[in-house]
Amino acid sequence: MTPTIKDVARRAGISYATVSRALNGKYGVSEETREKILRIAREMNYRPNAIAQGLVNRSTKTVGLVIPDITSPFFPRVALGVEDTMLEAGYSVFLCNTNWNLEREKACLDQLARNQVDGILVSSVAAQAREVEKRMAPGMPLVYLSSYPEGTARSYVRVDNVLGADMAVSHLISRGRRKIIFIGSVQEPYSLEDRLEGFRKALQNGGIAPRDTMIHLGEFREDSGYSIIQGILKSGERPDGIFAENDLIAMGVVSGIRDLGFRVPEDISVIGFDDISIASYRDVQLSTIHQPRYRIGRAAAEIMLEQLARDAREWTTQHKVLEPELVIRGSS
Amino acid sequence: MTPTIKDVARRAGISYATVSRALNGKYGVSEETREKILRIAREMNYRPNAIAQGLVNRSTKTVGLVIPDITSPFFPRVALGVEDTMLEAGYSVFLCNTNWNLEREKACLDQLARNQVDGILVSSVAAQAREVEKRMAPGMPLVYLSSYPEGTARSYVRVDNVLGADMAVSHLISRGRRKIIFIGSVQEPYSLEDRLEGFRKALQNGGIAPRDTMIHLGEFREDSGYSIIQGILKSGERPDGIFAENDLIAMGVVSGIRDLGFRVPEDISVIGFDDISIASYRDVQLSTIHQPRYRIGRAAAEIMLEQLARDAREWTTQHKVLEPELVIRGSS
DNA sequence: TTGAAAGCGCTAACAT
DNA sequence: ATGTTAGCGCTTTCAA
Repeated sequence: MTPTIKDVARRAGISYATVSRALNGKYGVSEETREKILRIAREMNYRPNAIAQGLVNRSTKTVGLVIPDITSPFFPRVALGVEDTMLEAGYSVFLCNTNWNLEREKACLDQLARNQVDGILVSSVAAQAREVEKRMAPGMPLVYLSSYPEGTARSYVRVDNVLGADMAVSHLISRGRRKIIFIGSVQEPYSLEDRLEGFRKALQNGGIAPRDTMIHLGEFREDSGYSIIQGILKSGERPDGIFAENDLIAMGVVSGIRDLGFRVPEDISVIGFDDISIASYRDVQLSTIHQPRYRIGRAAAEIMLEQLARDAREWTTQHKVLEPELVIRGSS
Repeated sequence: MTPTIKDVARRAGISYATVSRALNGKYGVSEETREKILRIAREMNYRPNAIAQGLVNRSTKTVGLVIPDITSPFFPRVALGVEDTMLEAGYSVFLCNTNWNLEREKACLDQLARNQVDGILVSSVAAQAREVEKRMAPGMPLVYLSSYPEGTARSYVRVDNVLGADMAVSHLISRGRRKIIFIGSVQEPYSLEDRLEGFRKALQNGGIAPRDTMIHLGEFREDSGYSIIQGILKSGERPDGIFAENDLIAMGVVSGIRDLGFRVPEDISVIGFDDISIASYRDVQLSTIHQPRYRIGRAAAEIMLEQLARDAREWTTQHKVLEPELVIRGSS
């Protein structure tokens, strides 16, 4: 149906090895023949079968990217960074979505391995490195993105969550806030831990003793922030600064505060984390910690390209920790 | 490095043809041998090379999905619908992102074809079917998603934009609005046309003569909606209902109105299109037309699976037009 | 029930 | 400069 290299060779009246050479720009083909072959190939709308090439070359010029949630405000821009970088280098990206589901993540990893991708970038939900790495050939380049499991010797790229939380809370303190509360979620234990650490660190630096009563955990949703802050305010407690573990929660917090008649930021300052696109909207104007999502993707892809270019024995484990950025808007 | 079928055969002391049969559950292998082979394969962590299988079977159990913008509020959920459906049927999905760029779209299509995907789902930015279809083997299943080029004989799934716009504007009229304005963008000419048609239709049904002065075009951004509505109001014009071509514009419109001291919805009702997640946020509460994004993806994938199961000569062109839904919130 | 061998489309080593 | 051929990992006849 679709023409193969042999069809082109037949039409050109020449051996198909020569056609292969001409098509791949190798030496040892006369200029004349090369042009003729190229012309005929174009005429026939010939496209090389990457599957067959991959079988011979043991490389498919393809990498897999596994992310937990394509519909989140976070991962798509990361994916874009990966894709742009890999595309520039001549690779295609095979994107898989795991729905925060470890079983589905494993299935994706298997599928990608079966499809002979040259490397895998993964934002894993696994807690232990073994869970993901045991299903991977040891020679397969693997880069973790934004989160990484315990006990891995592989490279990763992530954002400094401790620093980000520290920046957020230090900012609240610099605004004269002293009664500061953390509202977060256990949904992503890994980043929670780091952000809590940054929270405590900033408090101590500001001369405030961190206490567990300052920490409230719910879910990663707007509602959750809304009801938690309302519970706090209705109990008579009067915080003057809120650090929310992400922007969704922060938005709920702002609404919850305003709905009870308090003012943001005059009475209570609020700051979130992530800098999702809503945060900058005119009616929202949420202060937050910006995650360089696109750059996370790019950095991971660059590490991947390095591994791809080297033999597995020459890999160096790279840990790239990107700095987040404080974005001050109207809520603090 | 990674074990092949021959390694398994050698270890089992049996020909690799038999191993192939055993692994694929074919007849003609004794139960005893089969179990032994399966056990050894598992022990060796053998995984079949899908590339090699694809070469023989002429099927890679993989489809390509080409979308213009992975970071938009629209496409990721569509992609999720596609992915879930294809995964259930044993296919993997190769996702590509074109950045609304026709050249990049063509490059994606080429890449996918070279990688021998079994079919392609595409939300194309091409105006003419030839542009995308001429680079595709005629036997390659192709389904258009959410938009489709002129002159195609292929199947597509889309939302009824005329109906959606009609619903939106009829709703404004039912709220007693008579001085209604359309604010949109030329960025996506195809959907613009349909939504304008629905706009005019609803006006006529409501006994209002549509005029070109009711139509204002800018860009698909919040800013654009903001400045357009402010221009209108500052000129002294006093519309009482606004239909924005998408939610981003609508949000800008709401802000623009409020910043000039008018009330939404008391003075002016506003309705958008798409139902992006922000629209339902507590502080936004935008009335809008909901697009069944996930179902669009599912429907397209279902058509794809049908084509995949049939010979190209038995394909039937399917046009699935999904109905949008009116969502009334606080802005109208 | 099992094995031998051809062949999928291609690249690369070896001949000519 | 060009042709011949082996072989990548696998499935599938055809023979035994």
